[in-house]
Amino acid sequence: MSDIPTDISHDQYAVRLKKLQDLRAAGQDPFRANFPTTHFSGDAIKAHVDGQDNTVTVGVAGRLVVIRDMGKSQFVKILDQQGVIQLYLKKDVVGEEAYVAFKKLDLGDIIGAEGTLFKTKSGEITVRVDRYTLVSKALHPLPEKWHGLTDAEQVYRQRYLDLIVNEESRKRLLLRTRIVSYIRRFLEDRQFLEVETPVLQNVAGGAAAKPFVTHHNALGVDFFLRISLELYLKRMLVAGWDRVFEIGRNFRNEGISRRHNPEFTMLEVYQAYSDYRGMMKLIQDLLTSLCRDVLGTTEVKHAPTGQMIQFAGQWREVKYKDLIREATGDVDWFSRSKAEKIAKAEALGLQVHPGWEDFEVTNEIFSKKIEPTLIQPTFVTHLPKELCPLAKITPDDPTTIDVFELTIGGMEVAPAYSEQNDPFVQRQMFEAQAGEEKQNIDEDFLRALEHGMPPAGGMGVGIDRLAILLTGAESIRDVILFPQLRPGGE
RNA sequence: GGGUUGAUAGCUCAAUGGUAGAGCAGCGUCCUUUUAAGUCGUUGGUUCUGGGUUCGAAUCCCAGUCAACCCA
Repeated sequence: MSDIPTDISHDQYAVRLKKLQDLRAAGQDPFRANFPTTHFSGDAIKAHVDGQDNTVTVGVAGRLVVIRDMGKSQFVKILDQQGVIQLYLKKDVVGEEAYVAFKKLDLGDIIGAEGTLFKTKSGEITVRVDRYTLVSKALHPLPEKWHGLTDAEQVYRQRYLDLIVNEESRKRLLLRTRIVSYIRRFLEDRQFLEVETPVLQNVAGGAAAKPFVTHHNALGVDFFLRISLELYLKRMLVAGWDRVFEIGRNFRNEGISRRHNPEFTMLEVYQAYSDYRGMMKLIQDLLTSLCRDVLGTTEVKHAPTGQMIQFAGQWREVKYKDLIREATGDVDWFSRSKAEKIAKAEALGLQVHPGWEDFEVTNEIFSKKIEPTLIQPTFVTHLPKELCPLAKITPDDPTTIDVFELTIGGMEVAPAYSEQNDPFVQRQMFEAQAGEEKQNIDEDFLRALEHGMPPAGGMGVGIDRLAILLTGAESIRDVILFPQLRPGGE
């Protein structure tokens, strides 16, 4: 170290940079182009034959996350996609030169190794290394091994570090990937076709939300980022693709909270000749088998209350109006005047905005007083028609629509409709909702309906919320790899 | 948008208005089956930023940045 002009021993970046330069000076590439492997860590561990040490040869690669230097031998651990595997290096096996070079490696470096599998005294399957290679040098130190990375801001901004050092994050986000993967398989098995529809749209329809605006230079026009998938998937029903789905990103230019990220993932499913009741069966089958497949159980702990959510068995089904009557203790609630409803809502401790319509006052009671109490999977059916302009009117009650909202863990997880396919009714509903803002009506969609859309059941599933439920996460940020934060920070 | 809390070494955290410390990591030793390995020694600070109060500020006050939580 005498050739270093100043003491850099405290500066971990400088120490690592010096090692990197020394490697280059010695003609070695600290960032190799490839490394052939035979196994991931978990598969290698499974490949060991009990009682037959050093008979199976494996090539593994990963990031150094533990180094235990024993003098003339080293126990280290590397991390890959499947987890961690231990390597054991002996000076007299790898040779003097390679052993000395190994001692210069740092936590965080990515290495590849070849060797044979054996079981240590304490029973850990380990690779006895014959040869190893530094594959990629790491210039920054890893966060602390025991506590990991806990600073929420760094966890989100530098998710890659979180995923390296925090096993819980790794498991949780891997589970999300498995959830999405299972949903695809489930739907494809039932002949649903996955399609991709535009993110850039002239009219951002299918939901009530503020869109993001962007600009196309060559066309010289502004586009909206989609706020839902609905209207394009229904065009596909018109096209004759009878079962379609899309798992895609929606964008809503609204607040950020524990439950809301500006971009979030929705599954939307449409099945021609079905209706909202068909969707009930579909979602129940999907979620029950999803739990079995990715969790291995149909009982999931609801993190905020500690209750066990039961995904197996018949789910509760209850009408919206009955829930409201129960919560208000008023069987004649829906014939009360607006003033009476407001008085009652305020008596329940709710803040009511002066400009609200009747149904908005009622829905405030639903979302604040009822929804949070619906922990077990519950189909809330027959919502007031004002809440969604895209569903069929209930035949025996013109004030409600043939829909359900599936609520689990106090969160709306999946709304589903008997989809409106009457272009005249659809236009009326759009116009009633748009009010003065007629330019927000998707005329192209209405024209598609005029060509004839088969009756259909349609459903949206909030993938992020589902992931929150199934992983026991506290925040949507914990199930999104790179949640949106204000630019800046570090 | 409003309120509350927070930001100290690479990481995790201490420090009553009076010399900024510890563990891990790093650096230098010892150690050929370790499990947060152990052992001896040791380096490392714009206390988020900018003002202010004070003999003296990580600590008190003001403004700002970012984050978390609650509310809208």
